[in-house]
Amino acid sequence: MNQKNEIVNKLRTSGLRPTKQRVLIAKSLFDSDKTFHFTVETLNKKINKNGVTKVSLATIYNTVEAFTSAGYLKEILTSKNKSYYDTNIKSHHHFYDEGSKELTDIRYSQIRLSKIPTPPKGKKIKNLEVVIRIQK
Amino acid sequence: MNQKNEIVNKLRTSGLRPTKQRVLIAKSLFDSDKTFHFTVETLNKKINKNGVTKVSLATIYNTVEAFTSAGYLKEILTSKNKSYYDTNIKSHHHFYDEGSKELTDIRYSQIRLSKIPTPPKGKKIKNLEVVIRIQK
DNA sequence: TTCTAGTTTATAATAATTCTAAACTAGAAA
DNA sequence: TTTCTAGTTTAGAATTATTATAAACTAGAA
Repeated sequence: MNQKNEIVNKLRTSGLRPTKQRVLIAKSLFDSDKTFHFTVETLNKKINKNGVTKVSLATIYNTVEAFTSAGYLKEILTSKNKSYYDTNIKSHHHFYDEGSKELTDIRYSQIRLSKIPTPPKGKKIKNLEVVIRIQK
Repeated sequence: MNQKNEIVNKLRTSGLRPTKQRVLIAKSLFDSDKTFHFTVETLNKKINKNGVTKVSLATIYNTVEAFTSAGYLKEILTSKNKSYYDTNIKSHHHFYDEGSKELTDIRYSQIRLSKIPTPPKGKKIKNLEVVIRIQK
């Protein structure tokens, strides 16, 4: 599948029609080899550069939310009152620097768990994340 | 040390004078055998029951913040835009139920890590938390 | 008991997010 | 190709959590 179709496909499977605005958002998120972390605020700055509004904030919120529930983005756990997202949806872990408040990826293979609890009755484990808080 | 002095001591070592309001907050937090999770909102409801205001919201925010930096409370990692705290400051982990959005403690001994990455240069590991997301 | 630095509080300000309703458009059907 | 409508976008208002402000109050040293 080419890049264009890939994006249209992600939108469709997230339950979204591929409009101009949504395609722009999807490109900003998925048109890169590297994965990255972002907030709605930083994504908005990236899309609506130099004071030129191409997509409204409301649409960015809605689209990010849809991609997240479809599993194309992962919400990151932090202790801040702002939502952080990761375009890397593979299982992996994070360093959280308490000084700079920055998140860094830790590859899955860098951490190994030798004992995991059984989940409460009727529940299944969806995902497991380790956050290592670091400081100077 | 008795309960009263314990509380005064926690306040003093958090850099706070033991005023009537702060002692009330500290009692709500530490006068129980069981540890628990809370938000400023739930703590406020617990303290200012039945529409009777005993302590202002601002003081609750300030005091919780001071206890947190002093290490008497731990901020919990979530994907929500609200601060969650834990009166259990011992190293432990959490189940996070994506359906009900509830957090449950996992005892430290229930999880064992057999491989941990080295932190970036000049940084030390302060704390390590595992969050296991569960769903139906 | 006095006095002042520290404290409390109601209220305003700010920040992130969600809601609303009117104008617009993708794309199925004619 | 054109028409039509359900879905979409948007600016701005509303809501929610948090932080700031500044005037009235008080713990506790002297």
